[in-house]
Amino acid sequence: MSPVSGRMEFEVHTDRAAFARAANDLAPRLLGLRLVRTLDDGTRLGGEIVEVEAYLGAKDRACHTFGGRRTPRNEAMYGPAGTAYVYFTYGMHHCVNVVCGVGTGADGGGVGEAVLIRALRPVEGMDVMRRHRSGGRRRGRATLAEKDLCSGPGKVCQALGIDRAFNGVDLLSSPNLALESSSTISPNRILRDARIGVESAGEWAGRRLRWFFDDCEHVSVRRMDRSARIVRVAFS
DNA sequence: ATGACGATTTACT
DNA sequence: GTAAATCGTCATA
Repeated sequence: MSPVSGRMEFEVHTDRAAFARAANDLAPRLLGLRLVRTLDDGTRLGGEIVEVEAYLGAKDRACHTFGGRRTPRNEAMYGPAGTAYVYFTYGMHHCVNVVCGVGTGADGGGVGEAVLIRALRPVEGMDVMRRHRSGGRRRGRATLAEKDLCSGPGKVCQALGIDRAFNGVDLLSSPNLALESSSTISPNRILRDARIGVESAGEWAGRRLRWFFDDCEHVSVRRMDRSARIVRVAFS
């Protein structure tokens, strides 16, 4: 799987071995895949992944499993590749990750690595997602722009209705939350720079472990600084 | 038991 | 740009 080849290599959504990679290896491969939440009534909510961050486990000071920490909260990070890790933060927001790591297949022990889904280009169920993002109200506030629906990790979970009930679910077999290959991937250059919100992680704060589509209005932060640069051209 | 701290978002100056 | 909102988690005692 060359990181520069065509879109077929991105059909990793049902192949667990394809997720058993280091987080910094898997992260850019998730760009362009579709994250889909299916409600009980069959309604599909989701969009194309346009921004991700890699969290590299015990050695990574910004990672919840830094130093090998293993607590009830981060237990899902030690699950098999393809597990969802959903956590609650700042007293009000949820964030969703894809657990990964070399050797973390169905029978492999977890290593505490994951990829954070930071933003989506909304594609399905936009009316419902907009309602979720507006506090359940249909009116009473200006209509949210499409670019404000999923342009951040907390927004993604609020729009798709992802909360701690999804922590630990298997993204490769769950009927409610899945990663799917998209047939409508937009051609985009991929930029890479430092992760967001990890300033206190010392030297790990500056590591360029965030990948996102260039010139995409659905990304949370278009560009942090001039260090962001093109790492490859996708789907062209 | 207590307190400091968030892998954030929003509103406001 | 800055600040408030808001609470579960975890290290410390």
